[in-house]
Amino acid sequence: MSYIDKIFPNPLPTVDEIEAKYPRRNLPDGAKVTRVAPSPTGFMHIGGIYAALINERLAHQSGGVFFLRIEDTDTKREVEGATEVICSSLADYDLNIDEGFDRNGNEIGAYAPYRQSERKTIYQAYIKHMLETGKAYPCFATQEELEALRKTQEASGARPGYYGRWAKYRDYPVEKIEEKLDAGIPFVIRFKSNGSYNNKIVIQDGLKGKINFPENDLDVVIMKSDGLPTYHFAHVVDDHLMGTTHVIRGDEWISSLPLHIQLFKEMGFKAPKYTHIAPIQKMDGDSRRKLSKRHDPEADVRFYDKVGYPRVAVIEYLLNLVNSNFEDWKRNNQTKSYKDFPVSLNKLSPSGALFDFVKLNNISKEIIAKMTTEEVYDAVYNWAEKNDANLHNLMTANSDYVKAILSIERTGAKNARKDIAKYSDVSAEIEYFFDDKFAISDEMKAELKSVKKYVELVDTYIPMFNENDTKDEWFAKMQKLADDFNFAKNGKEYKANPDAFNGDISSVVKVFRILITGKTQSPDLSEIQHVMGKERVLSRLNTVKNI
RNA sequence: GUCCCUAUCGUCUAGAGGCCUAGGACACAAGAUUCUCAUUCUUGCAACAUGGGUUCGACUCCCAUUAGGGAUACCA
Repeated sequence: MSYIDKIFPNPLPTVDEIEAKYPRRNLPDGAKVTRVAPSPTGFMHIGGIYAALINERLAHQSGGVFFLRIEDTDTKREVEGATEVICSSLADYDLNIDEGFDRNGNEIGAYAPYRQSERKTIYQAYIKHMLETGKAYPCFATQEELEALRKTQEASGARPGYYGRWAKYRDYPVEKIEEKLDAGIPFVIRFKSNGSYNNKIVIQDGLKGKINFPENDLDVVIMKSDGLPTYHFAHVVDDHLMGTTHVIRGDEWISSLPLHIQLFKEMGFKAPKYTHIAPIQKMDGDSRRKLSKRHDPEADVRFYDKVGYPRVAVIEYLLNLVNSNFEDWKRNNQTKSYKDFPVSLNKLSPSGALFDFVKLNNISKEIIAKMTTEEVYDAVYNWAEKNDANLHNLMTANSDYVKAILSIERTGAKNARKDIAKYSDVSAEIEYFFDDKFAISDEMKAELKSVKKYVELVDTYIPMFNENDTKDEWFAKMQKLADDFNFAKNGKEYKANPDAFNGDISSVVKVFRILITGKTQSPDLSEIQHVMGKERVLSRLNTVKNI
């Protein structure tokens, strides 16, 4: 019984059997196979959506395949329910996977399993093969030994790491290996690198171009003592078997490239094309840093849902970071879906972008302004159902009224208002239409009283009020009122001769605006009166006596 | 320490040696529009990190410096 059989006492499939089970994909020329491969360690990071978006677009616009693989080889870091969150987040953002797990976590696709923890025998079969071909070996070094090794290396000025002459178990005699194995001493399997640190290699990256590296000479761990592979090994085996043509991932992986390329080569696999993208960052004091899972609520994609950004706004914002010509394209293709925009890898910026909420708001306002009343209503309703019980109840009980409110300066308007960036803004925009929420603050009362003759203005208007007035008819009445009570027609006239007037027309309108809305700023007052109806408007106007 | 990546307006960026008097978008400021706000329109503000090369010519190519970021794990 060889030491290899002691390492893997249970029968494993052969490498050939596995290769036969996962045949090469038969795809048209130019079709890209891409993937998103998150670890289930918590929520879905906005950077994960960003990477997924690039991968998804590239695959689908080329007629290829986009799949999801769950990288759960680190059992210690796994968080329960994280896979479900990943699947539903991808589905929510319309990043449709062809293989992997659907919204409900059902596995789909011919290259299953797509969860690395379930691929253990596959990895082990390849590890076994590597042991047999002398490209890997067991290593019995303990954490303490490794720590000590690093210290000696640092003290002597040597490059730290497990390589070359420092690799104690690299050429360990078979008898001794068997001895340790028999004694039940824990071990890992290391890759036996044939690289030399003095050799320079050049690797082509889809974004950064040619990158020079020293060749990898580290004997990295490919199988941990728990029998599961490390990222490096799993990546190579999986992306080979699953036929990935393009790996687009975060640039924290750049420094592992020499290793990955070497592994592909040593295992006789064709390496995919690599592109390393910069992370989304935020300002922290006066330096930038990557959006952090622990410190930044906006790192979690669910944050955007909670606040009520339309998902397509988030996607379009991200797309804008992916290819900055997206916004020009969008302006010229207003009716098209973002999915018609050709994403190109070489237009990606090599440096990381700061997440800009102001820009997101702008994009979101633009999108919401283009929606019909019915669409806004439904979107807000669905949002409120999960995130704002009060608003949800209000909408349920008064759906027609709320629709009428939402259609102000929207239905039939040349340019719809852009004052809603997120659904959580809506509550404040519609509250004053409801009598139980409506109030005139002391501040507003003072503002109202500052207008001369305010009581007379209101008293004169009340008998003239007609709920069917058009905007022009209503405004003509305001002008008449201004005229009758000696208010200037416009600001200019008033400013030219302030002592001659009681104020200008804006003060006249302000009186009514405050009485009707409780605010000095609101959408078009004539439309508001239409929506509120005669009874409500008159009852509010009549409160002028109590101010 | 070593290796690698990055560097244009406040932000996202365009820029492939002469199209650059450095363009666009967001933001900001001013003005215009039948009232306020939101729109819309017009105008404005504002950048090639520094120092060396190469070249007739450099934002663009090369080198150094500086500053950010990443890697250096039985984490991904």
